[in-house]
Amino acid sequence: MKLKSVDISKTASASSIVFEALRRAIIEGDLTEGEPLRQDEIARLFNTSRIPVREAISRLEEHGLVKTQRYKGAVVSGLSVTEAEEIFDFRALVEPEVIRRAVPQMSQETLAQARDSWAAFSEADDPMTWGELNRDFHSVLYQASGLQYHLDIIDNAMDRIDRYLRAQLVLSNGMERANEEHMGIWQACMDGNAELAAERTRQHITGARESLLQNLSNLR
Amino acid sequence: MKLKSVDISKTASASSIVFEALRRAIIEGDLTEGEPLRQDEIARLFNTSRIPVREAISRLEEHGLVKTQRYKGAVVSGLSVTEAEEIFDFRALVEPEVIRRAVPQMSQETLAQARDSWAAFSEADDPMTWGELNRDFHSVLYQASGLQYHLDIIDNAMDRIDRYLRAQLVLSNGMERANEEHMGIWQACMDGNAELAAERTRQHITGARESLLQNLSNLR
DNA sequence: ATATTTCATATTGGATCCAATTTACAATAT
DNA sequence: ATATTGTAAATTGGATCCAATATGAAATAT
Repeated sequence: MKLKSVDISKTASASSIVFEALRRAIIEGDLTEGEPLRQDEIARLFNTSRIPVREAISRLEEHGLVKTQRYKGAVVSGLSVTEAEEIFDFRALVEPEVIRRAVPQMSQETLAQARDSWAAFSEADDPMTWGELNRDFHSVLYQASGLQYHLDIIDNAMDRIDRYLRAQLVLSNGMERANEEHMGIWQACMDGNAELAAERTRQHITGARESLLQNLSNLR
Repeated sequence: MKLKSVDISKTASASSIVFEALRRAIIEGDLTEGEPLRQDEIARLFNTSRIPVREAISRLEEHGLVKTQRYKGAVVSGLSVTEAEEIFDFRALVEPEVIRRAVPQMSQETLAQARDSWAAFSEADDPMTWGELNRDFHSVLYQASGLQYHLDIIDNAMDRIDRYLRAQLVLSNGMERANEEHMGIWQACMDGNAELAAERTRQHITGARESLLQNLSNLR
């Protein structure tokens, strides 16, 4: 007898579903800085009890996406200018190294996938898919490195600044510049020039840093 | 009327207490790789119910210290050789940069504190306080940078390899070498030579990396 | 009017109970 | 003997209930 195997373990637990939903809502800006997360309300929204909600919230806290106070509950955490700067510095340190080590291992498929994300990105109009495709582009390239720990940590850093990045790239028309820079990075990868890809990635990040800080100081 | 203010919020929640206790137990090696964490058993140990235990476990999972499978429970996660290598690579990338930025901000007190940890370290005999003082030494120096995000991430990386580092530094008599290297790092900080401190930190880490990998391949 | 106190409500943290699933083992068949 | 099936115990995930604390508004005092 032969039967197609179906992965039944995909049926995620309630707490994971709530966790992912809240995570998305926060990084996409649907839940904004300071917004309180009422366990009861969220539980009702997901047709579940407060137990999985609390588990989700405690995991979000480990990710740095919410802050909780005993008996007071959780609020979506924001970023001070200093904290934002620091995360950009961190990315500017780690991501170039990751892509440097990824370049020698990039397959044709990796490069094709990245180009697809980049192409879709350059044509996207709304900031939401824009942000997603931007992340996809970099992520696909980084993944070739096989450095899972680094990838996880980069994801975490991105989770924290995603909102600000996107909001800010709508204001200043950084779309074109980001687009050009993506092309440059992709080309360097295509040429197998790891050092150049790293340097361009570094500039891509420090450029975004400066532009974000500019906007932040204008706003406040 | 004047009254001394006492911070009553320090009375931590049960889940935090369980989390910290389990975290310590794992990084200190009391709970070894693959060891299953039975919610009921842990709950009894801490005179509490399974709810806070589950919260603690889910937080530990975010930290990468345990792995859980639905309906099967959590086990202490180990490190493959590849993963250990990667974490050392990560540290060798991040920590030199942090100390480089910390040096210009180090106060007399910071340096004194670090020297105390180092002195105590060089005289410690049991591996447990050894590990703690080693971490203290580096941590005190890094903290002068004020880079909280970097510090948190370094802590997480240390949590994951702490066990292996310690176990391994008992075997090979790396104590003396670590001691010398600590002296070198401290001296560079004292001299305000940020680049040298960074370079010595990098060598300190890559040295530990090589020595650990040596031992791992000997063992298996 | 302002400040303080009281008290009801809302909210969180934790305990207990129930359902879903796994695991271990005995019973059965080949 | 080995493999398969059935079943009870163990274990986890989630729901409901209770206790501790915070919040906010009314009542009282200055």
